[in-house]
Amino acid sequence: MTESRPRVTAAITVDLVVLTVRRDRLHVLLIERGTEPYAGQPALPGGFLRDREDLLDSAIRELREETSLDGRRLHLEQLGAYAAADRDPRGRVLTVAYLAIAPNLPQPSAGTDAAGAVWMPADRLVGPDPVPLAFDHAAILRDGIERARVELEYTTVAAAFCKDEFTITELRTVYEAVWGTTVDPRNFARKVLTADGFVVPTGHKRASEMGRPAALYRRGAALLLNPPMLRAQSMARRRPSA
Amino acid sequence: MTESRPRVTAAITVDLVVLTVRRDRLHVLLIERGTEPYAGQPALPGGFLRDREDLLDSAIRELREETSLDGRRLHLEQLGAYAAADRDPRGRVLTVAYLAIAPNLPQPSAGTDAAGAVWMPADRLVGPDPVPLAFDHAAILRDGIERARVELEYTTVAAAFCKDEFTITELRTVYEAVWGTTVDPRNFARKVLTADGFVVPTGHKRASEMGRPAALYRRGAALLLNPPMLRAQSMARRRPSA
DNA sequence: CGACTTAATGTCAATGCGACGTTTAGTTAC
DNA sequence: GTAACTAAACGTCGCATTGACATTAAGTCG
Repeated sequence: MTESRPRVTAAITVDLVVLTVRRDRLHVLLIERGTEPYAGQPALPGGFLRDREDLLDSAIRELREETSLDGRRLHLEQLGAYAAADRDPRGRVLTVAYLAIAPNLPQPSAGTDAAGAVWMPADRLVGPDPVPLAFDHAAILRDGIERARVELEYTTVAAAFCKDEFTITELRTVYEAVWGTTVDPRNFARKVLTADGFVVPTGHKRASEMGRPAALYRRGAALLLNPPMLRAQSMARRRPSA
Repeated sequence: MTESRPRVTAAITVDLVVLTVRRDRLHVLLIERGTEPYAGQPALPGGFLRDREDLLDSAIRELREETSLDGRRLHLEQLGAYAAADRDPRGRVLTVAYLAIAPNLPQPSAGTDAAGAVWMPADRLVGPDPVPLAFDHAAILRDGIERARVELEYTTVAAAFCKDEFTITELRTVYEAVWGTTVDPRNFARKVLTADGFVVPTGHKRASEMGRPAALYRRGAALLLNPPMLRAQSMARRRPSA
């Protein structure tokens, strides 16, 4: 750190990959850009870091400003930094991406400050013929979704997709939506209920429209799921050559 | 991203947590700072991002310049961004930390460009009465070591601590050094050898000074270890309240 | 050759998990 | 009211994996 070669100063932005499960499908929160570059195009919510602000505070503020979500009550973790020299036509902009996981909120996230915010099904962004996103947001989104998929295996974050009280079936549909697979209901319930501290029973029941009413649970104290819940051999990623 | 409020531009640095195992103990590569601030104090190797350089390229360059290690042959992954407003007395500096894992190299990493680079035992930095590091490097280092510990459970990176050819016992000492525990040699060998693509036998043997010669292996194509090798119930981290 | 050292292979019980069957507690149709 | 229907909850069985520990194999040294 001693050389006086051409150093770079960059503008810093914080961008958010906000995930939720709606109608049994994974959705991503997008905004429509109001200004150039990429005006009118969908993008991840985010914005410039303020004067004496730290990264996490900035993520929480952006979340409130652009989507009227309360980031202090959401699962929020840093995803990574993206700084390719040409990722923003305005000049050098480094962005720090955060992954947020939200329960399926009653508000369709419109009408408020978050005028342009919409929930987009994830498969319209990562599947074939995807909706193009501004900047390198498509790559950031892919990284965010992949992170969520992995964390469902090894941690208890799945509960962050649910409201305060939830049924085992609701928790299972989170796994199915994020992984894009089906999960056996009986084995899933056994795994979740015997895992220490994943969920705790509340004693309440939810009267459903049909069938036997389901018991309600709240999320437990455990952060890690040990042993993990592994996806059916996820095409175990391999190194390029070697 | 539309408001024209007080934006921040920051200098960008890339810092490296370089880990290796020497004499059965985890070590961290540190440099001695030559200039203010924190002149003379140990710090993580790193430096300012250059003009049109991307983050990973910068990490590889710093690694070569400050430690004469070839980052293209090392395991190198992004750890995270650190941007607390007061983390650098010179002003706003955002750093992107990288985790590098190196085999125990014959060169004691001195005499070359890397004059001031030394391998420091990790327990002198994270244990009681730790050697103080410049900036927030102590926190970054803790995050790096924790990341390495977790990745040993779920991935095959442990082999990145070893030279091209290695014995099962050498691989096991990596786990023991990084985790700070003992691992049963027989169960460990069974796990590693039956795991698909973790190690591949080379057919060679290493004549040791004493005892039966050990078979040599090269690292396999698998990146993930599935099912993972879990540490003995690692005090399963829990959430603050709830 | 026998003592010693480390590697490699083996045994066995307990646990976890995938695949699937059965019972329970509600609602709706007649 | 009762039968049909639906979804939740609980149970069974065999296999794979694991932890704990014993035994055999292949070298060196005295």
